[in-house]
Amino acid sequence: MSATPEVAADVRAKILDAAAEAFMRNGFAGTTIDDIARDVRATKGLIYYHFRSKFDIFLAVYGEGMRRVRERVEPYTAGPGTARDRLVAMSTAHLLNLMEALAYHHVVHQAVRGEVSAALKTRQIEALKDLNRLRSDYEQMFHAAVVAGIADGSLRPVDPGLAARTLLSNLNAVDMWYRRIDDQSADEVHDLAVRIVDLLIGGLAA
Amino acid sequence: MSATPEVAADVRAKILDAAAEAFMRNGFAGTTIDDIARDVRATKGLIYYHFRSKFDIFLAVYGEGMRRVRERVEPYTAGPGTARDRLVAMSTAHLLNLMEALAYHHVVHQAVRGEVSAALKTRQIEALKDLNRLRSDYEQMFHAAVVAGIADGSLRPVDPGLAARTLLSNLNAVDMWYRRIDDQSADEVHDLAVRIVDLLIGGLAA
DNA sequence: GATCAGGCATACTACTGAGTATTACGTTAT
DNA sequence: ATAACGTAATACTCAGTAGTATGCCTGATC
Repeated sequence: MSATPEVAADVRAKILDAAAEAFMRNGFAGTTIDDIARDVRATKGLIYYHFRSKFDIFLAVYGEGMRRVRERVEPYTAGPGTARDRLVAMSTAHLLNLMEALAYHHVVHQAVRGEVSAALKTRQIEALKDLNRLRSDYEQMFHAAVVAGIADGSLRPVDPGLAARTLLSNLNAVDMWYRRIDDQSADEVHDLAVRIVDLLIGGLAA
Repeated sequence: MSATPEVAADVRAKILDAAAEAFMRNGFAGTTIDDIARDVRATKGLIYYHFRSKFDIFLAVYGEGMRRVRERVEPYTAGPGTARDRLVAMSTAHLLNLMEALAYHHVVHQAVRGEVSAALKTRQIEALKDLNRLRSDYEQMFHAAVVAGIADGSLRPVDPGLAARTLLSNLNAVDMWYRRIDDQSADEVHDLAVRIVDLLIGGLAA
């Protein structure tokens, strides 16, 4: 066969997709390597050829999830309008990414919850720390936007730390109930995201 | 020893507490019976004397968690004032219960996520269904309050289904970052809950 | 057309952990 | 005393699973 690098990357991506789905459904401990292998219509041999361990797969999914959401949201951190406008745009982008890459989002969420209490090797601990730093930087973007919004008067003068944390965890909480519906158009998904963000930023009160 | 029923109930409660903590930290699949036994300074024998299986422990924790939050919130469903006032009181009570019974709340949350994909016996499936019905009824209380609030004009005219679901999952999302701090007084906890509810109901926008 | 290497499957090992069977201990009744 | 019972510890079984060792096939290269 002697596959080209593109083919190898494709196999890797397929494994990550299957792993993300499985981790979402059954959690890290509840997922077996054979589960993942079956989903890509292969066997353990394939998995261990491409990844050194189950946890390394988890790390790769986590990393890919962070990469995607960052890439999606970062452009809006320097957009036009008030800080509140930026925060709305960032939140909407975050939600759209959540809905489109639901499984990856779930895995990032699991990582944040620290649901992977295994015996880790030094190499893995370092990789996890790096990813958590990435995550922390990401949250910082929202924190900065909230601070700017309070400063420019477009947001209420609340505790910015509490507000940023609450906003982000509220956005993330959508993965608890949102499920992709096949006959749902991109516009409908976008509309849903906008309405959720409106509830979070605008509140429920009259 | 021949313990009195009270002592037996106490042992049961200790096991449930330890199980809730362990399930919170490591998830259902990531928790072993031996973990729970060690936490109550006993062995597997004690656990299997009081419970038939690991999943039955999970069900008992889930049930206890639902019982507590219901008991805490229900009084406010028929309180005075506008529907919005009632919703704020219910939400605050929900949060206070979350903070005080954090581990139980986490387990309820896991159950909602369906993180327990095991081979279940009929008896267990029925018990799980009953608890999920309880959960559904509970959510219905919030839905009804939102509908009433839109009707009496104390809430914005939004999609009540989306609003109720968003509100509840936002309240529940607090368990992602809230951690008990020992030198925190009851007043401080209450104040935090009030501020979070204010953010959710009142919104972030100026 | 023989050799070689990359890419994967198959067959194993070693271990963990849920559940069970048995034993031991303390308490109460006789 | 001792029998009978309730409560728990100890010592297993057995299924499942992460990880490894090895073998097989295919296409490229000479």
